[in-house]
Amino acid sequence: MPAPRKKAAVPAVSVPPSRPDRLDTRVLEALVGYNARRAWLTVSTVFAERMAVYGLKQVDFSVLSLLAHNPGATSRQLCATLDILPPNLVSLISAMDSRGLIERRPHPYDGRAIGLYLTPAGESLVHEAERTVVELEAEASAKLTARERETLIRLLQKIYH
Amino acid sequence: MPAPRKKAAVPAVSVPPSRPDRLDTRVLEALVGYNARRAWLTVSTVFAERMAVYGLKQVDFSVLSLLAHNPGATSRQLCATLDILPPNLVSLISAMDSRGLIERRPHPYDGRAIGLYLTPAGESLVHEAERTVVELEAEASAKLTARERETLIRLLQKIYH
DNA sequence: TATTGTTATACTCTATAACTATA
DNA sequence: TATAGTTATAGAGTATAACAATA
Repeated sequence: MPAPRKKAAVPAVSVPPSRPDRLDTRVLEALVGYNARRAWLTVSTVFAERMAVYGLKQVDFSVLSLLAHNPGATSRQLCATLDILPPNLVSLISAMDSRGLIERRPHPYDGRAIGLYLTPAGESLVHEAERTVVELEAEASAKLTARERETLIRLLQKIYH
Repeated sequence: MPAPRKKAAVPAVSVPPSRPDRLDTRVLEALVGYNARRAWLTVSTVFAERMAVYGLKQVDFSVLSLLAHNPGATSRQLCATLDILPPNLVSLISAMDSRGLIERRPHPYDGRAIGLYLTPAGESLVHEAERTVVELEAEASAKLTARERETLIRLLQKIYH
């Protein structure tokens, strides 16, 4: 807390007379959900700008990065891991296939499944993209020390793990 | 970090043979953006369930809570504070007006602006909703100590402030 | 000329139902 | 019967352009 100002007996007065552009957000800012969303929004804005160069959206990057470290993963696995629904992954995968970033190979022993693999072009792109993401993350969390950043990530994971 | 396992020389082997439902997400989980989004998603799911009782979405709650502590705030101020675009607030405000939760009064000295105020019904609803949100937040962050929760919020704010 | 609130509209994201082919 | 991938489609969320009234 920046200054335990005794709650200032919240003025029963209306806002208009002074009308500062800053509203009292103390209640919302006491919520994990609100703060997590705002922080994500900030980071994701920078993310979107930097990734536009590669023609990648956030979910595209997630998929490519997962495939880089999990070659042969299936759509179903990607959906389960990233918490997205199968129908919404189809066009995404199909587009990256058309771009020559990934390729689909029939699964060795399950005729229904399709293994997804990065092409050399995909490998190369994801390698550059991952480097940019690391840079961008460092900028976005520039106000945090390395130790604070680790703590932040650890605590966030405690929420959703 | 749970165990600095020397990166295990990431198996160049494909996934299919074993095919565990858990993919290697270490790269993504090292990113603030990814973790903030996942954590928010978790909290917001619980939030949506609990707030459905009151017929409120997250943004509705934010607006009502802001009006509770900033009576007479204008649409423009709500938009600036919550980072939403004016056209997208219109139907939202209008719906809450129809529900009798808020009322619009002409601004005392700016004929363009409209001051927004909670009705008694709105006050009552937001009071109950805020109590439920506090409960829900406690549940969602049950794996954190009170001190960790404070730290988490403080660090998230450092990202977006 | 700039700002508040508004309409209309488009685009993206997310969700549901139903189909096919394999298991 | 259940699962992987797919199609079509609906709904929610977010974005831009343009306008009237007021400053």
